[in-house]
Amino acid sequence: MAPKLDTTFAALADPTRRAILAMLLEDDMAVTDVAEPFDVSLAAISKHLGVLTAAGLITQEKRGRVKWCKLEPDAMRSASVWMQGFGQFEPINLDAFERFLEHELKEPTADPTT
Amino acid sequence: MAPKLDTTFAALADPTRRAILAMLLEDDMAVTDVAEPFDVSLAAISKHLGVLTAAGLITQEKRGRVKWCKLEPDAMRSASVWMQGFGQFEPINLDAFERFLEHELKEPTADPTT
DNA sequence: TCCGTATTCAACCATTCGGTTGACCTTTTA
DNA sequence: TAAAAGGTCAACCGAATGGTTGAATACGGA
Repeated sequence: MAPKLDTTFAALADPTRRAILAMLLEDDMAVTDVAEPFDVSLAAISKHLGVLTAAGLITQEKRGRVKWCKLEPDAMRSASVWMQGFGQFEPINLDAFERFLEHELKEPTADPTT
Repeated sequence: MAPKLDTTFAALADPTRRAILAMLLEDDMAVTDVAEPFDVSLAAISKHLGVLTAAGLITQEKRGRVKWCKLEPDAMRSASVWMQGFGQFEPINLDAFERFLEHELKEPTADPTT
């Protein structure tokens, strides 16, 4: 089922959930591992994952006692297409991203915490 | 000011507000005319327009006693870019895009472009 | 079998959200 | 100048949201 725009945008409106999606860009993760970097309870993260699942942005598969979370980027497609209708936003080569790159080149990341 | 992803996505999560944006794609409109096709009070629409303005998705200019609403599609750019990052995984850009995400994660409220 | 790990559930709480109504301000028009 | 039109404001309401805590469920391993 194609997720409704309502659900998709609402799911993406929360910074914690966007951060989770970004993490899942790296690799599939177990719920506990998803929760680790955040300063909220595991139950709270579990709820966020429920929202993301309801929006179709991730899927969860239980293997043993561990539930694995997998990114489903296709769920963003309809929302992305909707936005594209308001202007030609080139995928990567955009202002915001370019400004970031520029900014990053000027100030190379010397972040010991990474 | 560059709109926060939080605000942008939250603004887009409401069907009435998305419909308003779609209407404004045609032409600039007065508040009363924006409200006309909807089955809610004028005050409710006024609030929606406030949310859209706060998100930078529209601007409002008062001429005489009429307040004109104008679409500002550029406000969708950063959100669009963010989503596009999940859609196309070009190896060249992926690395930089992930740092972009990191950057947004670290400074959720701060505006680096200001 | 008993324990620990992984995760959700249930109840609760404060805040936000989308909506209403009625009063109010401003500008145009009769 | 009085009335009407265009919008916003303030107070209120019910539902949804994001968070908490503690109990409950489901496996895996010793």
